[in-house]
Amino acid sequence: MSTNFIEELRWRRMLHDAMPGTEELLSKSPGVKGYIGFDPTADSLGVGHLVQVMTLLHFQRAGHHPIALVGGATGLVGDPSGKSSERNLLTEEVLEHNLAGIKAQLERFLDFGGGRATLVNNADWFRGMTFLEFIRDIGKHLTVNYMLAKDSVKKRIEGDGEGMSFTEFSYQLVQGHDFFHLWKTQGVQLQMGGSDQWGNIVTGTELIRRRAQGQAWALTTNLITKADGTKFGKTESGNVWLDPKRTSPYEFYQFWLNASDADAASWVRIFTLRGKDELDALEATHAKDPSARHLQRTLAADVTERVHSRADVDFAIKAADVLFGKATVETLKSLSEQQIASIFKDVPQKELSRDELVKGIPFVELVTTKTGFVESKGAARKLMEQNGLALNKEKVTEPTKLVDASALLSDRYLLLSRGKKDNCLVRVG
RNA sequence: GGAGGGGUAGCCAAGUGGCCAACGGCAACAGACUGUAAAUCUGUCGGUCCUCGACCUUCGGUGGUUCGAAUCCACCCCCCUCCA
Repeated sequence: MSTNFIEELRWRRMLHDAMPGTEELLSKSPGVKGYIGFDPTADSLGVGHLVQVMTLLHFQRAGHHPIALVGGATGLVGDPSGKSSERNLLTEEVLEHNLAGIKAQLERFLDFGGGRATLVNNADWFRGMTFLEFIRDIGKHLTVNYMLAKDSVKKRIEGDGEGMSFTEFSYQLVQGHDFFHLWKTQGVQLQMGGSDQWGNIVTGTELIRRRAQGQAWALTTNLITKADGTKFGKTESGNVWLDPKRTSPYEFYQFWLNASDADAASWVRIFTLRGKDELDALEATHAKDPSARHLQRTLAADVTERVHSRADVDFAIKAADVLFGKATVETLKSLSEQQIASIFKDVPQKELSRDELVKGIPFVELVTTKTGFVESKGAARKLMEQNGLALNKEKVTEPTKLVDASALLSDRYLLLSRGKKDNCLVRVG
C-alpha cells in the first residue's frame, strides 16, 4: 500500500516546498525517517495541528518512519515565526502529562507498533546541556548574519514592533540542534513542518552540513487558510481541540460541518484519506446541490470518526437534526427523557434546581443568573430585542415572561438557544 | 546615562479642558436573505437598572490644578528608535 508521499501531498494541495532531492530520497528506499515538531503547551492537540498529523500519516502510509518531536525544551522558548507571546516554563510534571495526552491522540492516527513510528522529547537532550556547551558546539557554526537574514527575524527587527528578545532569536538554533541531534543519533534525514517553519528547518540542515558535512532535507506544507482570511481552528468559544473534555464530539463535528463551501473543498483533501476519484465525485455532487452540503457532511463525519468514534458521529448527526432540522416544540416534546439525554449528551449543559423552577423564573433571570447561558442581563435584553433568544425552539421576546415547570421537556429539560447555532440544555434536578 | 517617540475599550486608531462611555476601521454578537455556507444589508457592541433616561467604572499608575480632565501640572512605571 506504499504510495508516493510527495505526489500524494501534491495532489491534495498540501505541499508547499521541498528541498531539491527530497523526492529522490523518499522514492529510492522506504523507511526514511522524518519528523515534525509539536509544542506541548497543552495536553491536547488542536485541529490546527491536524495538518501536521496528517502529513505524518501520509508519510507513514508511504512506507516511511514518522517521528513526532514534542518540544519539551523548545516549548519553553517560543517560536518567533508568527505571533508569539512570552511563554511560561512548564514544569516537569505538566510536561509529562501533556506528552502523554498528545501521544494518545497521535496513536489514533499513526501506527506506533513495532517501532513503525516514534515519539521523542527534545528536553531529553537539552536538559543536560549547559549554556557554554550550546554556544560552543552549536552557535559557533552559524553566523549572526545568516540568522538575521531569516524572514522570521527580519520581520521582527524591521518596523516598529515589540522588538525581539535574544531568547526568541536563539530559537532557530535550538530547533536546528534538534534536527542535528536526531540526524546524528537516529539517522533522521528529513524535517517537515508548516511553511512558516522553512527557515527554522533549513537552519537545521545547514547545521548538519557545516558541523558534520552531512546532508538532510526539508519539506513544508501549506498553511491552512480560510477563504475569509480568518484564522483556522478557532470558533467563537476558542480553540477546537481533539480532546473530548475540551471540545465535545458534538462541537467538533459542528466545527467541520460549518466549513464554508470554499474551505470544505480543500479541507476534505487535507483532512480525510479519501482518494482522488472519490473526492472529484463528491465535489461534483456538491456542485449540483450545494445546499445539501455533501462536502461538509463527509468532512465532518470522517474527521470526527477518526478522532472520536462512529457512535459520536451518530449522536452529533442526530443532535444536529433535532436542533437544526424542522424541529418544533412538538417534536421536542415527543422525545423521551432517554432520547434527549443521549442525543444531546455533548451539547453544552447547565443545571437548575426544580424548586426554583416550580416557583416560576423570569426568562431573563433564567438565561443569566440561573444558568449563566448569557453573560449579563443587558446582553440578554439586547439579544431579545433582536429576536435572538429562544426557549424550546420558540423565540422569547418578553424579558419578564415567567418560565415554570410547564415548559419542561420530558419533565426534565429546557432547551435554550441563542442565535441559530448556540444551544444549551438545562437539566432540572 | 543622553535625545526623541509612544502607552485610549478585544485589536488598530481618533480625540489635546466641558457637546466624551469617548469619531472611525477591524473583529465579535444578533436579525433579514439563504443552505447551520459565502457575499450583502440592518442593528448591537464597558456595566447595572431600564421607557425616555439615570447611575457606576474606564483613556499606563499615583497625586495635583480646575466648577469641570482622556485632554493641563508633578512624580513614577512600561514600550520603541537613535546615541553613549
